[in-house]
Amino acid sequence: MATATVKAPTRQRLIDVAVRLFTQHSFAGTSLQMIANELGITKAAVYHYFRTREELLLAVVEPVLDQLRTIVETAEAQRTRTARAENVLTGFIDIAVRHRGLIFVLASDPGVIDMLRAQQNYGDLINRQLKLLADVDPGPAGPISAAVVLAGVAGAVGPALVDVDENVLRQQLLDVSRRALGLRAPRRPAGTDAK
Amino acid sequence: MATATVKAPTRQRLIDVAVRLFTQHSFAGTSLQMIANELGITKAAVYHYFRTREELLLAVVEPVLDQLRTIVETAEAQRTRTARAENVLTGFIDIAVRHRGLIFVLASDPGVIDMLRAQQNYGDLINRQLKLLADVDPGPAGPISAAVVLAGVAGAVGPALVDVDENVLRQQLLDVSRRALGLRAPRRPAGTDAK
Amino acid sequence: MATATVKAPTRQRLIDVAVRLFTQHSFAGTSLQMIANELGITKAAVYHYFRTREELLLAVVEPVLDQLRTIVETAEAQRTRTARAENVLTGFIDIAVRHRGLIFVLASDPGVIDMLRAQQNYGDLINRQLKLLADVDPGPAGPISAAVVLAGVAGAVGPALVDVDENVLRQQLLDVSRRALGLRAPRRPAGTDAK
Amino acid sequence: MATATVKAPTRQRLIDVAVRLFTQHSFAGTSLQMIANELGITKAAVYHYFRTREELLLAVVEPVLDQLRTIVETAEAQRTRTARAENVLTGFIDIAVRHRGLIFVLASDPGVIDMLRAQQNYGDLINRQLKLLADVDPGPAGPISAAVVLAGVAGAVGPALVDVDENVLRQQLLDVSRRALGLRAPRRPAGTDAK
DNA sequence: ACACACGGGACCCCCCGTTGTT
DNA sequence: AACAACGGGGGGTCCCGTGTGT
Repeated sequence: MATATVKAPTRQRLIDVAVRLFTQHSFAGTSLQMIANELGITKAAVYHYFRTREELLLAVVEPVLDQLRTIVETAEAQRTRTARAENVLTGFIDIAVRHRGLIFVLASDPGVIDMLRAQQNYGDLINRQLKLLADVDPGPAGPISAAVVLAGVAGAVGPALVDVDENVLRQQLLDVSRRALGLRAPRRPAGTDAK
Repeated sequence: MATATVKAPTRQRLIDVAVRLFTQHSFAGTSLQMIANELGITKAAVYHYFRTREELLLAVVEPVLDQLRTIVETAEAQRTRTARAENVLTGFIDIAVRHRGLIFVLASDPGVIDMLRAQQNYGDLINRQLKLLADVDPGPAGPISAAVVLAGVAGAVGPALVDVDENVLRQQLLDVSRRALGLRAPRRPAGTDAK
Repeated sequence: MATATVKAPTRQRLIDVAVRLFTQHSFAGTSLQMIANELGITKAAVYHYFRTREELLLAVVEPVLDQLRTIVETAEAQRTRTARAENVLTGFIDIAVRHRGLIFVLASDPGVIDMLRAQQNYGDLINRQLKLLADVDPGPAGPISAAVVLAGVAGAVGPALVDVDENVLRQQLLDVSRRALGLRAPRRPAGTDAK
Repeated sequence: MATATVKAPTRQRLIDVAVRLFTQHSFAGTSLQMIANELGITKAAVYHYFRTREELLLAVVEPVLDQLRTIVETAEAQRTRTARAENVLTGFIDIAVRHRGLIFVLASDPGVIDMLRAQQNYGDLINRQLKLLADVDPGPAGPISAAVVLAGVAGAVGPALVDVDENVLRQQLLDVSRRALGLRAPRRPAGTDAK
């Protein structure tokens, strides 16, 4: 899947390298200079597109956050607890696999989380997501299992397993997560019967 | 319950606030000035105890890394795959619960990981730990489940669930992890014999 | 009553907002970006009219400086000392009242003064003006009274007294200045019977 | 009056050069680099004493503002209008003559005024001072004369008349100001021997 | 066992000015 | 007549580390 960096518009290229560098060095550890260097432009050119570091971060995370919001809302509309949990789980894993570095950063970088909590209703979104997963098991086990699954998925798509195939990863993440949450696999075998 | 900040030796207080600030702001986002301010001393005083920023980080992580190394070595000496996995799992969760903020940082902060990879054989240690967990399930599922469990535990002891009781947390983490890995609970109820 | 910003030519609107912003933030504290923003255009559009920041400043001050030069020259042609002083005084106050913000800047902003001294013979003009006023009282009192009057008038038309009517202001400034300089009011009541 | 820069503490030397440079280039036009260069130190050393530009500015103006406040309060306690006016006038002129550059900046630099209005009750102080002078002449003339006198004194102690002797300047400023305000010189020659 | 003073350097923001396009 | 894109550079802030003095 050659990411065709041939001639994407500069703004998008900025977002792409930003994600990569945030993943490699954390948000606080990534300077605009590093980002500019990666593209062979100057800091001033970056400033032309994003007037603050925060603005760049928001541009980076907004699309993914929007997808996540949609998933959570769709899931909340389901009728049974297990259906709701299945919905967020598959949706979240799908996003995580498609935006591997970004989800890792979103879930674990304190600098990012702080900034998002201030600007967006990020904390609220995460809590709703957690609740949907936690509800499959009432009692103390619920929230903890949910936290483990979310953090686990986010961590597993990080730099550690970069060379695992996307489809394999998606299927396996689904399996572990279901086991962890005590969810039975749905009747229709979901098709993606990876090897 | 602040662990007796009444009159601990300054060196230890430095390490403690360092962990807290690393958790809150990531390593790259925490300056020596912030640490010094938190204790009401000057930066120069910090330099009296640690000759460089890196040295402070090492002092912070070394005890935990030593414990982790011991656990991994003990586990590797076990005879069956499940015994080995059970061993690392219980040991790691115990450490994670007792050093909540620190494990979170150790597992997810790229700045910390980079520095440790350079100075210590950190990567090797993590890989051995992962392998012990991954071996319970041959095939592609093994490594992925192991990564999810480790990242999940590390994430769950982070800032999200600060107000969960330590013992409850430990037991629940064990349960989810076993389910995720497909480990049956051992005959002897494992008895939470934390020190 | 905003002087018909309805559809003045852009060039003039640029000059107007420039004066206002120079008054509010000083010359050094006013960027082309601020000026462009105020008009809802881009910086590049400003450069369409003025090739440099300095050129904009000159365009702003030139008309007023020309008027001032004319007044000084006219005054210098008068026969008596008091006539010369009366002439500059009324002329200067008239300009000051009609270009309130600008005179304030011209008289007190070091950045502006520096630039004008380099490009125009600004210092010379001011000195001639001062001399005409100073000559009414030989001895050390002359130059000092003249300086006080000029600075006083320039300061009084600044942001402090924005809401005073133009005609009242003109008349009162004339009165204080005459008292300060020890000038008797001329026989012909000068006409400007304010309000 | 050789200002004995031989070996004053760095902090005070910083304040002194700051005043001088603010006078020469306006506040917005003076960079910390310029200040540091003047003392042969680095910007970082300046930061050691003043963590923001604003902090430096406040340290510069605070002593003078305190003196001015004392004068205004003392004047307000007088019984007759003319006594009150005489009091502020002599007090203000004394401060102006002793801190020539600074008073010029305080009275005319918009950048400074903005910052002080935000942090201190600067506007209030100036208004009280103006009122004390304005009250000697009811009607529209009062406030305008007061504004002219204050701005005039502040402008006259600026860079224009640097080479006038301090005592001469003080006496002449008093004279012009009294004439401008219509104040008769007090019976006791006022003895300008301010400590 | 600390504080004071300072240097060197990096980072973010932002400014002035140029070029190319519409 | 106006904008989009960008370079070169400077300003303010702040960081890491050192030296010196108690």
